Amino acid sequence: MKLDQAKQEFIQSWGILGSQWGINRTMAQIHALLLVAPDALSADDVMEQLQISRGNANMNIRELISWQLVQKILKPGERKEFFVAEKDIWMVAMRIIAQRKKREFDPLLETVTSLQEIEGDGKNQADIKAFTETMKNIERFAKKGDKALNGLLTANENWFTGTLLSLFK
Amino acid sequence: MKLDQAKQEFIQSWGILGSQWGINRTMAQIHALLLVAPDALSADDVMEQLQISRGNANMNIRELISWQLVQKILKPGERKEFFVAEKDIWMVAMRIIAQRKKREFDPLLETVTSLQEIEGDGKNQADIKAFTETMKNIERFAKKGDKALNGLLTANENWFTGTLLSLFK
DNA sequence: CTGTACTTTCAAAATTTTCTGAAAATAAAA
DNA sequence: TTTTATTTTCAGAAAATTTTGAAAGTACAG
Repeated sequence: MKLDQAKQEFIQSWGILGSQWGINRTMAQIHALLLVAPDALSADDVMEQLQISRGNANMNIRELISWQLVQKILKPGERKEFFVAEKDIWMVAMRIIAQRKKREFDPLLETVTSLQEIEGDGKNQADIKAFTETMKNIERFAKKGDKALNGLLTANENWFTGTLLSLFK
Repeated sequence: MKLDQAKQEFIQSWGILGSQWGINRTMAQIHALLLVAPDALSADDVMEQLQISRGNANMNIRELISWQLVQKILKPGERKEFFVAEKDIWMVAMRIIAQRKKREFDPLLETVTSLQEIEGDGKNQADIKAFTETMKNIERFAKKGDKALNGLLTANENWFTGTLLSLFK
């Protein structure tokens, strides 16, 4: 297989993977493109290589920056902005985990916690008990996951590879 | 807050969470509804409570069954089918992890492995090297993740709570 | 068999998400 | 300041996804 063909295939796969995980396909493709680009690319480069509009490119690049997966680079003498992706896959994974935890996991935890205060009217005590138990179980599980994720986020790859992974043999 | 109101809120939150993770909102809502239902529900119950069509209910219930998150129950004497959700949150999480790993993670691993065989034409050796390195890094990381997930999937909640979590203090 | 109760399918409709492109905004250069 | 290069915004268009509902399929009961 030729290099350009392989890059194309990688960009497509990464895009599909992203879209299955609730991430805009184009955003994932731009990320893939920058991951395999030898140098920083401009918005125009991205537009041309992925055949997308300026607005689309701009919006998704900025989203990638807010996820801390891409950085803006200013080249001396150039007016254009250039972009590079975080190339360390461990860092990429940790940034994604951190974002999703903050945006989705933490709010869920708040919700299930708050839903445990139910007014009882005497008649449906058993039902209330059952519902509250379910919420408590989700909360307990989520708190454990929270702890594990926080641990992972403050760990580094060596620790993951060595200490943690050895537990799974 | 009243019980029914709390259930509604939980169903909505679970639905939003699902949709952010690439799971059909209705599928997540049906799952939530069954999670907080005291007894097994029929397709008609689901249709009525979520105000959705028969086709939609049928399709999403069957998808939940294929994810092993919901089970079909046959009540003696009744012709209708009834459905119950797996209520153990640990099991729910493991089933989801197992499905997604199989459907998305494993294929990615295959792709990045296969993309490492690039025809070199002498001129772009450095570029090929860089691309192959990136694929190798993703592969290495994915293999470690694979191992960790397999470990988690064969573990049980106690082990997670005790042994693993203690590492994160 | 025939009728009845229910489940499944799928084409078309509705909805949601994403993308475009031109106009407005910004900022550096002249 | 004015011109020019570049980025940002956002309303409408396009595309993708989800939902509907009626018809077809299945299977049990009589």
